[in-house]
Amino acid sequence: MARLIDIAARAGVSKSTVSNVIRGTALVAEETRRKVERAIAETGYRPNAIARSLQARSGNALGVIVPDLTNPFFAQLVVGVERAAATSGQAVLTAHTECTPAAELAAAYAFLERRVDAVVIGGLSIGASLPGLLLDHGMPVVLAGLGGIEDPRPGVVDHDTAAAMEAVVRHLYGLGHRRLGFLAHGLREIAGEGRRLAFEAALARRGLVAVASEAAATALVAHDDMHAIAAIDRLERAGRRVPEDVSVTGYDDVPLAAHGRIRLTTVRADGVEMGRRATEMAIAAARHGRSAGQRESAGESRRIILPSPLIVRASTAAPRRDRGTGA
Amino acid sequence: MARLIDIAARAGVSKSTVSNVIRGTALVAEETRRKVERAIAETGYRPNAIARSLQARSGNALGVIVPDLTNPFFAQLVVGVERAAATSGQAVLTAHTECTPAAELAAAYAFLERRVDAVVIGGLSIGASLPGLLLDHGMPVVLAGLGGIEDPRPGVVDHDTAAAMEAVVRHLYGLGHRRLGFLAHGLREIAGEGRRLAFEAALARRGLVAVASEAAATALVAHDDMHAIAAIDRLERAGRRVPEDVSVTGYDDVPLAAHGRIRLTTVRADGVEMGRRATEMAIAAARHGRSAGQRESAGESRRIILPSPLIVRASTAAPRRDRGTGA
DNA sequence: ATGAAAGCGCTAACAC
DNA sequence: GTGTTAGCGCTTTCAT
Repeated sequence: MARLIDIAARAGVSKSTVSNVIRGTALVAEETRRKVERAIAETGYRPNAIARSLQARSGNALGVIVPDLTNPFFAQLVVGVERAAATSGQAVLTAHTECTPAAELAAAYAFLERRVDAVVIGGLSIGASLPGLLLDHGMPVVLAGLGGIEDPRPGVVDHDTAAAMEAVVRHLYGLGHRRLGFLAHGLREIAGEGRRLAFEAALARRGLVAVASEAAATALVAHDDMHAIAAIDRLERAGRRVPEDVSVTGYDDVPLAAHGRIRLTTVRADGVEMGRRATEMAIAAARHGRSAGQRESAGESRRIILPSPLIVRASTAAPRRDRGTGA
Repeated sequence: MARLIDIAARAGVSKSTVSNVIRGTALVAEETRRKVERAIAETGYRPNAIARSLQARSGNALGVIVPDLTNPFFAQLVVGVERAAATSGQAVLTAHTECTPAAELAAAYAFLERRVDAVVIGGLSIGASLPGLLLDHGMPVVLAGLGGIEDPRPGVVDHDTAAAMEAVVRHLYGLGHRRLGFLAHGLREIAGEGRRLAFEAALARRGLVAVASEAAATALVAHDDMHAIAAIDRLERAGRRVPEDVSVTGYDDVPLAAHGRIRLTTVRADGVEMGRRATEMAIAAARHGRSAGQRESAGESRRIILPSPLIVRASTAAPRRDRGTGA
């Protein structure tokens, strides 16, 4: 592909002049500009963003880490990230890790090496060291929706998980459920752990403890909607009706949760919005990092808590009289 | 972040030597190597991929364009792309365009400027000029699952849409349906158009023509599963049962289609596999492009046709006797 | 086995 | 207004 210098030669001017017309930064004589623009049009020239990035010492890109793109919640998160990134001309590098530490590490190093300006993390394996690793390298990090990380440095966009789980448990308890279980999730994901803890705390406040066996529970609280929806299928194939025999709740309120054949009671989490806010925060941190010292900027700890209302639909109901009501 | 030259100074050697140990390319004395490795470990040095890319004249990345990440089929496609890309150390830049020409163009230019090695296109607006634009710049392009493009240059990974739609229509026709409609989709997407055409051709073979009004149809053939699933909801809210009153079919066989409460009759399309194959093809084309002339490589036209079996579930049934059976 | 120097395609000072 | 020059952080000959 043509280079800046080719355009310069073609238009009979210097590199700087071409650079000036491209970036519209300095005054260029009308005549000159036209010659340059013609040369650009004729060659289909496109500036080399890599060279620009090298000079600017910035990849002009954002990294985003999600456990599973296939989960609509994370897909929405990425959509939000992309929209916000597009607004500031940043590219988005996606990595989905399935919560495996190896994939997480690989993603972190790839992002570091490509000098992304910041990384948005949408999900992590339990006990992951990723944020620390990134932060230690001076990379701004924003955590989107994954709750309790001990490190105070990353930015955070999240819900009040405790309040959300309290609402879920209150709803179920009010319906008469006393045997509640948490739905184990395949990926050992940090957000799920946080929700489990919040769930157990809400139970404890009522003198209850989570039932371990799915079969014994009259209500199942899932880590997220996709697991809840899968659980409904599994339960019903095993002959237990939802909500007649078991109540099931989710978390995220993915579009499908509102489907007439699913009607899932869940906690609403606006993935697109979370992605957008997290990205704005990340970009701000990156910008700040460039003006101030890297380390300091990474330390700027901001937190945004988004609303997470309980949406009651038809996957929850009072337990059957012959079981479950007994404590 | 530390640079190569900092490591060199720290280890008391030259840049080349550091470069050699990092890439393991030349023989380095054990002693020297150890000093360098220590310096790298102490500083947490990570080579600057941007500088490398500039030198290599390759972004070492792939671009992927999808209309909607939120649609599980496209999410799976991207997962497939990422897996294959990770295998060869390529990063992936995602752009989701919602089939708007403006977003498509923006993505194309971003990819061009960032010098990605190739681009995988998973969906396009009807009549999009994108592949041509990219190809004309010498960029290898692979089309994944979007059927008929007139341009012979891009690589193609697709199904036999005609055969798939013929199977769908045969199934419905065999059940007794004579009034079949195609489900209009929001995004004016090229793959959807292809399917519509194939659907109409299959109808024509039976002397039938698509019914325009959703209300008049006894069977609705949707462009993809997500639209089919949404249609089931819409129909049932309007009081028409699926499949008792209307049959509905999808396309893609997203995981949800097999859910016990959905049980969608559909055409299977393995998104992950399509993404993987398309990416391998794209990487091969890029490699070839680097050794041979760009233009020529882009012209290497390969085609892979993946199987697309009809999966019959419970969203289709014979039409009710009081209507629909009449031609 | 190691080093010096040129150059990838751009931007940014600074001359003119 | 426009041109010259010196990097950005690497890799890559080519010497030594």
